[in-house]
Amino acid sequence: MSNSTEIPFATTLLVRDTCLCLHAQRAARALARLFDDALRPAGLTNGQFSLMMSLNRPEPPPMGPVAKLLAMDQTTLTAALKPLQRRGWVEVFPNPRDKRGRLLRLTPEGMRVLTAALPIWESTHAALEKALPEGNAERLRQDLQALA
Amino acid sequence: MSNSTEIPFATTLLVRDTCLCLHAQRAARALARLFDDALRPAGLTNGQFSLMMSLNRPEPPPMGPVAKLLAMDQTTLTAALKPLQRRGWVEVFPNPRDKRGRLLRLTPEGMRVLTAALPIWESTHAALEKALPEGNAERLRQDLQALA
DNA sequence: CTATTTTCTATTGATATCAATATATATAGT
DNA sequence: ACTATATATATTGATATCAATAGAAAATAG
Repeated sequence: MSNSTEIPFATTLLVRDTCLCLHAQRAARALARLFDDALRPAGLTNGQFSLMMSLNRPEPPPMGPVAKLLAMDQTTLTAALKPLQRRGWVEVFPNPRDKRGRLLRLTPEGMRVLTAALPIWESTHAALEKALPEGNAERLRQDLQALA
Repeated sequence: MSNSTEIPFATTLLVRDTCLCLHAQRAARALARLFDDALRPAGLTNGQFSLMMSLNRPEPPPMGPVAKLLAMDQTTLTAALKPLQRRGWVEVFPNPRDKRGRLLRLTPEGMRVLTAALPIWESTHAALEKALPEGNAERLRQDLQALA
């Protein structure tokens, strides 16, 4: 070996600049911080907000479909529900039509928390979209959807 | 109150379909799983691969700039380095020019692991790009970069 | 109708993520 | 030089993430 560097620096730069996974992780972290900061006064993180919002349905959904909707592992959902149950914002109860499963539902207090958080999401999201060039937000949503 | 649902279901659908943060988290999770699965035989996660690749430089970088490059909190970087140090793949040593700081460097063994992982990244990324419509990957990179 | 397979969820263990906080050193102001 | 401020990193505690695994019930095969 003539050199201790077995991977050219140019390759490192290529990976850094082209890796879609890295780009997605970076953007996800940055947006998470943005919304976490904004939602903090409401007592929610971005993930908790998305999860609780997805439970605002006519009928209480089972866990599997909710995990799929959020593109998260089912065990992640089980874990993510714990602090929300502990705070009395979400109820997990047996599915009478499938004894293996559980259904998820916002409590009245959870609905109040979510209702208080909604205007924060709206203003934060509006500001974010405004900061992007016209049309980029919609295009980005479609491109991201193709990955999940 | 005429109804226990204080947020219209249509609003839930709107948030679900338009939230850029949620879209980013979903895509990030999906891509993380894709690359984690592919890189598993190499003993690396997607994040560890990105971190180690970012250390392949002519000069060992300090922690701050590496955290910024990856758009992660500095405390996250400190934590993420732990398993890599434990495995002897990354060295953290004092910065002789700033006694507050530390510099990061791949070990020879770390370089071997990274070198073995590189072709996996290349084939996985090539397959991913191929699965996207022509031009979407580059556009997506640019759009994501604007967020981080 | 029984046996096998599949589906739904929980638990454990490892790592990732960040806020709050603390410490040490460097830098700037006077 | 002295003091105040800023910077670089570490630690703690809470939550998020997933693999591996396990248990129970439903669906399917025979």
